[in-house]
Amino acid sequence: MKSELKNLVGGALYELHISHDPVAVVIEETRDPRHGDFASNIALVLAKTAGMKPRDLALRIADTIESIRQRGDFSEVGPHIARVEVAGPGFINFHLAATAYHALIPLILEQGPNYGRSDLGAGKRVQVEFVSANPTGPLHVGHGRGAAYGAAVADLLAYVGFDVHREYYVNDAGRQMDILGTSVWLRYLELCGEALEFPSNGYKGDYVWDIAATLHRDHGDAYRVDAVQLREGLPPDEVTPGDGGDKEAHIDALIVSAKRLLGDNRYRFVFELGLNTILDDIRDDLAQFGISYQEWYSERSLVESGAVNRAVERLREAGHVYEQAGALWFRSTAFGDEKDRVVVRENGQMTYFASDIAYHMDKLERGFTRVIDVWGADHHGYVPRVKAALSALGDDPRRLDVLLVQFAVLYRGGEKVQMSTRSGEFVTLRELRKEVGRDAARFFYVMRRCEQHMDFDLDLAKSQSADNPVYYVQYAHARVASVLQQAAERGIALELTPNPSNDKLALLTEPHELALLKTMARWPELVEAAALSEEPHQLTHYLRELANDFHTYYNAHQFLVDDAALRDARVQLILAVRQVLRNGLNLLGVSAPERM
RNA sequence: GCCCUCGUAGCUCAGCAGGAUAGAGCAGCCGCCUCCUAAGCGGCAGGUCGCAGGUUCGAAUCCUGCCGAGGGCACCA
Repeated sequence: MKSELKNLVGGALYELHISHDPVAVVIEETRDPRHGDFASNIALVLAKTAGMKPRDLALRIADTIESIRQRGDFSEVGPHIARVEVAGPGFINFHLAATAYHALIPLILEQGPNYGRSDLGAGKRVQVEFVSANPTGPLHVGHGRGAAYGAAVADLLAYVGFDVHREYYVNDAGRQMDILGTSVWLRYLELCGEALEFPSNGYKGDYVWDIAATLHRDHGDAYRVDAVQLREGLPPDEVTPGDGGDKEAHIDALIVSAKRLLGDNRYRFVFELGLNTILDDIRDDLAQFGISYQEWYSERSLVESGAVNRAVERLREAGHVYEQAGALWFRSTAFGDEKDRVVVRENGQMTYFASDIAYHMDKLERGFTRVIDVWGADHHGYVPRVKAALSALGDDPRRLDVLLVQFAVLYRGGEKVQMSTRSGEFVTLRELRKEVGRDAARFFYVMRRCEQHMDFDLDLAKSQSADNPVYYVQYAHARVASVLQQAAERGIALELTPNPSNDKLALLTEPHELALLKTMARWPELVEAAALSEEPHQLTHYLRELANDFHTYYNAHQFLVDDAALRDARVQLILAVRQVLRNGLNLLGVSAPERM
């Protein structure tokens, strides 16, 4: 409707010989119903160049639109306009006829789950990489926001016609993984009866004990070594701050000892057991959160295939690296970064940044027209260097879009909950789902813009979950089902599909009904806007509004009235509402219950 | 110190490629179930859109500078 009106205004300007940029013709929904359904500020914009007062220009445009309508041109929109008015400083307001909206009902019911879908993306391949948490422990509530957000963005883009590839980058090659493997092994030694001091930098969560217990149960003492042997020559740990120990050096030495005492094969086995157990847990967790991926991309595979070396070589060939103090540096300052970055350390090890360059290079080589990374906001300093690397490699950094999701700060009993994966003090995503449910969690997480800090009050979510907006929306959906149920119980025969040969829908003239129709008419363009701007929160706000329109209508009017024609029309209307609610909830991974 | 994000009602947030009287949910107060689920609806009250300039017919929205909050500034991952 908007674009048709735009064409109409453009046509009027053409007839008036007023030159203008077609892009400048903006039609927007009015906030105040007294201003009609749609309004254009074009007269205000063009007044100066046309050398006229805005109001006079607006009147001329409105007159021209009127004569166009009377000639019968622009027939797709003309008949649906009730009247055109000029108001305020020179706004042109369009009041639509109810017929314009009645036609929406058969359209929605016919298109069903596809109402709102489009081919805007034209099948272009887009990759969305999200969560990608290190597999060193279960997902916690911070990851949950990235998960819900990334999934919603991916689903939105798919809905408007992009070919979306969802990917999880598995950091299975770094030092943190060695720390995890070593932590598992140390716990295992404790289960074998060895006495040892657990390193302060080790992973202390209960899940580490669980993995160690599996190892002990299935393999007995096969991985046991004498703890005295293990302690030999280790630099002291830092048990309390300032005691002279070095917890980083200590844990690194422990890893070296573990590898030496176990040998490659046995070390690898423990490492893999830890990795796979946790990765399986993460997969399962996300699946239960309604999230699935096309690919779990292994960092190790990138290292082993030589892709990381190739990436560094490409940078070298392009002349963007140099050696200093034994390390190899990427001159990222030449591409807008604030300082240069190390890609190969003095000890010969590749940095994490080096594999990240290789990974992003690989993403673009795989032919995605656009790559979206969903990162925690604490990684924002990382964006310039990754983009710098893409520029250095001759790629267009604009193809990479990084969405920084602020952390959700948890509150319990009015106190901020401190979290640390290392110490094992955190609320897991699984616990959150158990407490507030998948639906509430998915909805709640995407209610805010990603760059907005989020306060997540656990007590509120637990004790007053009925206040959560998700129930409000779901309740509207359930109420429609309830009306149908009632009709069945009372033995009322309903015409559920609009029949073109009667015009029952014309009976829908109540302001509440037109308001609902108007809201539903916005759905397709809202989905497009939400998808293109990567803002799923627009969906939650829209759904709340639609549910509100419905609940208001529900309270003001009876649907199952005696007048059969009106009854059918109203039922058809609320069936359309149900469909739009479903489509929206479905996009967010939230269920649409028939009964609550 | 430098960089990023955010400052809108008591609280949590929408609105921001400029547009007509700044919106919603909680919390507060007042009403509404012989009727399709009251997990609902209606109403009242509540704001110098952090502050100060600038751009313009018009600024919560764009620009500059301050102030405040959070985060980031490793040969860690």
